[in-house]
Amino acid sequence: MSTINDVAKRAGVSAMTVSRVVHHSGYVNQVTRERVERAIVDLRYVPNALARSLRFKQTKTIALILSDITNPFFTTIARCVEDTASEQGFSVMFCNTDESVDEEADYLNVLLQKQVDGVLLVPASISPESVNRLQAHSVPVVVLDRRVPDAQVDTVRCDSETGAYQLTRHLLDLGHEQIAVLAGPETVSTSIDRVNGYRRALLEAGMPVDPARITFGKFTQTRGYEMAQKALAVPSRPTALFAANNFIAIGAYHAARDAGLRIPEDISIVTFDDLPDGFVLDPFFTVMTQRAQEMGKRAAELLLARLAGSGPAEVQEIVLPCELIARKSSAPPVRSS
Amino acid sequence: MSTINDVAKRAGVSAMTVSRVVHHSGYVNQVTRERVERAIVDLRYVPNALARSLRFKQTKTIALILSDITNPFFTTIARCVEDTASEQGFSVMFCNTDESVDEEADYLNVLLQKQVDGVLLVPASISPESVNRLQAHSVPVVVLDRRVPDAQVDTVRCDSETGAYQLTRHLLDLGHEQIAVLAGPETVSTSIDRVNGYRRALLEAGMPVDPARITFGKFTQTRGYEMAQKALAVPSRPTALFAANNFIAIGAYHAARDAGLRIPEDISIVTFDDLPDGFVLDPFFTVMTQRAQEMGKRAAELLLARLAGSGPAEVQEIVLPCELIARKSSAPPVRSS
DNA sequence: CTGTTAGCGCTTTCAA
DNA sequence: TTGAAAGCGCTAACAG
Repeated sequence: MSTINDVAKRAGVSAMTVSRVVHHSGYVNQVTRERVERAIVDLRYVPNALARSLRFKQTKTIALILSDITNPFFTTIARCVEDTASEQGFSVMFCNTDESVDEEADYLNVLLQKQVDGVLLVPASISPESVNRLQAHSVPVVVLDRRVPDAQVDTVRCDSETGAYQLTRHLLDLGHEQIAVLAGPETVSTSIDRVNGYRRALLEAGMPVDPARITFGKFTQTRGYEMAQKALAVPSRPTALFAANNFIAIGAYHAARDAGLRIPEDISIVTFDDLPDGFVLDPFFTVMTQRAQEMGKRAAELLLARLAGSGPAEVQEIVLPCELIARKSSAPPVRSS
Repeated sequence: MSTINDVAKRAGVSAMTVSRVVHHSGYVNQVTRERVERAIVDLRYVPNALARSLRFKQTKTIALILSDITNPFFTTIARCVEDTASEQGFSVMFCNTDESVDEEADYLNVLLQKQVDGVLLVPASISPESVNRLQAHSVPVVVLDRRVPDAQVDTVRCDSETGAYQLTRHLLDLGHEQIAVLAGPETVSTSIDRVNGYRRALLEAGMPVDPARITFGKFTQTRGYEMAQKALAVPSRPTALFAANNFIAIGAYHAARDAGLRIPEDISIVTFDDLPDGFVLDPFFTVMTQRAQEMGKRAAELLLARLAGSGPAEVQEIVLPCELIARKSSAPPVRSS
């Protein structure tokens, strides 16, 4: 690994001159420049970005902290984030927290030490702790997908409350009266908002909200399976399940099937998050889709704008609409009367 | 952002003492230690990893270069890589090349400058250039998923040739005699190996290998669609399509459907890569699965072992077996006789 | 047009 | 048990 000094020595100039050649800055005599360039090639010189960053206090690196990159929703976001970042010369580190606040805190430590320029955060909880920590260290953050109500922070997310409201309305309109919700962790804003949207739809329709029909758990298949199993095991079985995300829905699907239920004849299932185009040959689930691509892109752009000092003056809260796609997993309930 | 010197000043000690406290190294008087610790907390001191790395020539960061993290096969790998790396205190940067050799080279430059400790590479081509470049700079590399025949480099991949052979055999055993292959880029070893496996199966069965039945393209849905369209448009239509990966298969599926063909009645489709468990409610494709998880884990472990200096002496080539899962997309051809 | 000095934040080495 | 000096690789600011 040759350094700028090695190059300087070989070219018979000072390190400063090499620096100028490398960065095309300031005046350098044509002949000198060529000598330096030859030395650079000869020595396979690659500038050390660490040294540069140490001076400039700029690493040209951002971090993306999310729960699980394996979830196609987050995969899509990650892809768009990386595209946007690399276009502007930034690298992206990614971290999977699995919704663990502790993991998140650990990652934050590492990232702070590594001096990342900014962070895109899908927070594991509504608590403002992580955001506060970053802000205390003057590291720009953009919160993605979720709300952190007690922090003044840029946020890019979809409108979960309204989405959930509409998804529930869809079921109500079909004639369902017994709808169970299978949500994610109670500490995550998307869970909360989706349950709230569900509540609002019921109340507005003048229907009772039965707390026993609401389950918080995790955004995973396994947990979705368990939650559905429980929800289906009650005396007056619900006629519809509202899954708070795609993984829960898949778990619920299998639970329903294993319980001998046909979908949608015996039970309807609706969910948030669609699978990317084409993954599924014959899309089945009625879903409330979120614009994952746009979220990733806009969040990254906002963060990069902040880093460039060109962002808007006020804290931004960008809330994108969701869209209902009715498919085969929902249908009117079969009246038992 | 307070520095070690700020802490030292506040605690009335030297920077060295602070360093010793932070890293629990060397002797520090209990009373002094406590004073320093208080100062650290008061100032919210976070050690600057850049400065440390500059001295140690170790960034505790690795890079994962792949074609497209959006492909579930690579998503799975990425997840396992990050898990393994973070367990050992390493961060992961990820880069999407979209199979572009130029993109790959650009990323390599950035990563070299950023002094990543090691690289996991899914190379965009069989050419040894990228590997050579990294090795010339003494950056350990592990090649993932693909071969780089002309380089001496650790590799973790699946046995594409044998997998393709078996997948083709599967079709031959069903009675197919007109099988078209839809492959990825001709510069990627997995494309080449899969076409070779196909060839071997045909030859071994004493069947002619018709070059017109072999198409190279890209590992994408769109391209899969186009390739299938062409393959189906010939006078003696094939009775089976062998897609070299999941995305191509999905494209091919739609092309076949759009051409009014039923699958598998009118045409069989088989492919490499399965979708992760549960993504698909009712798995349809006959696939040759690759152990993505194991690949990611083992590649990361191997790289980390190299970084720790504890790796095996020889260059490793780890080749994992593939597994055939016969499902609904393949069936015996309908004899037109 | 080119070079020198100093310092980014940290730690190794040696001395006290 | 603690500290001072020197240097990792780079560049801003100034001098020549």
